[in-house]
Amino acid sequence: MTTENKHKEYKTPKSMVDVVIFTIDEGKLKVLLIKRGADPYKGAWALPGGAVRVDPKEPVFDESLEAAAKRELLEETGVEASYLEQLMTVGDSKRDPSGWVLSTVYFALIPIEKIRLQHGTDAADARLFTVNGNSVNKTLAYDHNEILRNAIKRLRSKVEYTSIAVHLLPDEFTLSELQKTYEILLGEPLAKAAFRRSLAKAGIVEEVKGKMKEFTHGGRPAQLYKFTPQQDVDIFFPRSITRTSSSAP
Amino acid sequence: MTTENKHKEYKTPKSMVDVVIFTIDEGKLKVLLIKRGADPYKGAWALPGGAVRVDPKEPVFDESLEAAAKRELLEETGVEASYLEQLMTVGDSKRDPSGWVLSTVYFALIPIEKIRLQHGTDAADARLFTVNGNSVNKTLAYDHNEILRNAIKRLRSKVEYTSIAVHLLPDEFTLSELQKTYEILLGEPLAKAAFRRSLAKAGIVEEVKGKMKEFTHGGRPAQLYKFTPQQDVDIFFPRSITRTSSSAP
DNA sequence: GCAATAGTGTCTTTTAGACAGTATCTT
DNA sequence: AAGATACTGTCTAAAAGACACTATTGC
Repeated sequence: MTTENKHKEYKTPKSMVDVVIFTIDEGKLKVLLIKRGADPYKGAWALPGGAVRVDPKEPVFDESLEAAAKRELLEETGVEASYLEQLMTVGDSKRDPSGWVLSTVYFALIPIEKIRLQHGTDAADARLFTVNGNSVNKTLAYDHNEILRNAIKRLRSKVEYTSIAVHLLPDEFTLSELQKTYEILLGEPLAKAAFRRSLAKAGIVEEVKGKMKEFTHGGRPAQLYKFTPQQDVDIFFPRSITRTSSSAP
Repeated sequence: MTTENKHKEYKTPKSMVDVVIFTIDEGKLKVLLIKRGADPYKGAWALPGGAVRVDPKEPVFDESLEAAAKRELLEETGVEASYLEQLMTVGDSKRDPSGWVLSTVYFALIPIEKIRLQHGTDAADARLFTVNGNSVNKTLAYDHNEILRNAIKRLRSKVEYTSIAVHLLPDEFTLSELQKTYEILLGEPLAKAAFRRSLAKAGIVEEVKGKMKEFTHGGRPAQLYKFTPQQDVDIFFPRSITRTSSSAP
C-alpha cells in the first residue's frame, strides 16, 4: 500500500474485468467470444468483460473483483461458473486506445449443457469458437489473443496435475467421458488403465452407487461417477497424467 | 473490455502495486516488510507498494503494471529482481478504509547478497522478517497477512516442480547450497542422490567448468554450478522433488 | 454370432528413495 | 590421521506405461 506521499491522490487507471469462458462442445475445446457493438474495435470479437462497478450509488455494484467476474459470466452465459479462477492482470498505457487501462482476467469452466448464450442483450452477438492449438482462428480486439493464449496455457497446465477437467462435465459422468475430456484438453491419447489408477489413487471421483449410464450406443453400460469435493488442495496427481504412445486400435 | 454502455465512464478504483520480496538469510526464508509512516495503519508493518502512476505528465510514470512493480522493488531493495512474477490481484470495497481499492501483488526472489535495504527514504523503516510456517509473527496492515500467506503458498508450490529456487542464490553456487535452499523453502530434508539425478535430468544447472568453491571450512571443495537459462518452460520436474525420510546422520 | 464400449490383470521399464561407499579438502 | 564435506554406485520399492484379456450391452 501507499507508504509514501501520505495523502496525495494519484490519477488511477480504468479498471475492467474480462472472463475467458471455456467449454467442451462437439468433442472440441471452445471459448466464448462476443462481437463488439461499439468502438473501439467495433465488429471485432473479444473476450466478454466490462468495467468494475465500484460506485455503491449506481444500480450495479460489485462488492469485489471476483463478484464483478461472476456478474459478467452470468450476463453472458446465464449461469454461475462451475469453476472460476483468477488468471492474470494486465495493465499498461498501450493496450487500449483510450489510455492506461487495467484488466483483471478470470477463466471459467462450464459444462456445455448448462450454457445458455444470452443473445440480444448489450452484446451484438455471442458465440463459441473452437480452440486450435494455442489460440482461435481470429484476430481479437485489444490484446485478447495474447490473454487467450495465456488462459489456454494455464488450463492445459492445470489439467496435467489437478482435477479441474471435471468441471467441464455434468455432475455425473463415466470414466470414459472424463478420459475423453482430458484427451481433448491435452490433445493426446491417454493410457486407460494408468488413467484409472491415477484417479483411484487421487480420490478425485467416486462411484454413484448402482447408477449406470443409459442410452449407450451399443456397448457395455458404464458406471456413473461424481466429483469428490476436495479440501483446499491443488495438486492431485503426484506425477503428470499418464500418456500413451500406442497407436489407436 | 467494455462491450456495453458504449461511452459511459464509470468510477474507477484506486490502483496499487504491492511486492512480496523473498530472500534467504541466516538459513531462513525471509520477507521484506516496511513500517508504515502514515495513516491508515501508521506504525504497522506492511508489504512494500504504492500507487500505480498512470499520468504521463507526472515525474514518475509507470508504462505498465510490471514496470510499477519493478519500480517499487528498486525503491525498496536498491536492485532489480532476479525473479519477478505476478501473484494475484485483490480488490473489494472493504480491504482499505479509504474505499474500493485494487491491488496487484507481485512476488520477487532476490539473493541476500544483492539486497541493499533503502532506509531513510519515504518508508519509516524496512526490515527482513523470518517466515514461520505460513506467515510471519506479526499482524500486518490491510489484508497483507492473507496476501503473504498466498505468496508463501505459491512459492512453496512452485519450488516443487520448477527451478525458481536458483534465483535465491548468487550466480554461481554449489549443488549442496542449492539443495539447502530447497530444504529451507520446503521445510524438509531432501535425498541427495535423487536430488542430483533430478537436476541432471531437468538440465536446469550446468557446471562452471574447472571452477570450485573456495573458502571451504574443511571438506572437499565443491564444483560450482550456474543456472541454465531456460526457454519458456514452467515445469522442470516431472515428479515432485525427492524427499527423504531418513533421520539425519 | 458380431461390433462396440467398459473394465481388469499383469508384465516391463523407469525412477524415486535409501544407503553405503569413495574422493578431496583443512586442520 | 581425523574430521568434514562432496560426490557416486547400487539395491529396492513403487509407479508409469504397454498390452492383452474378460465383461456386458445392442444389433
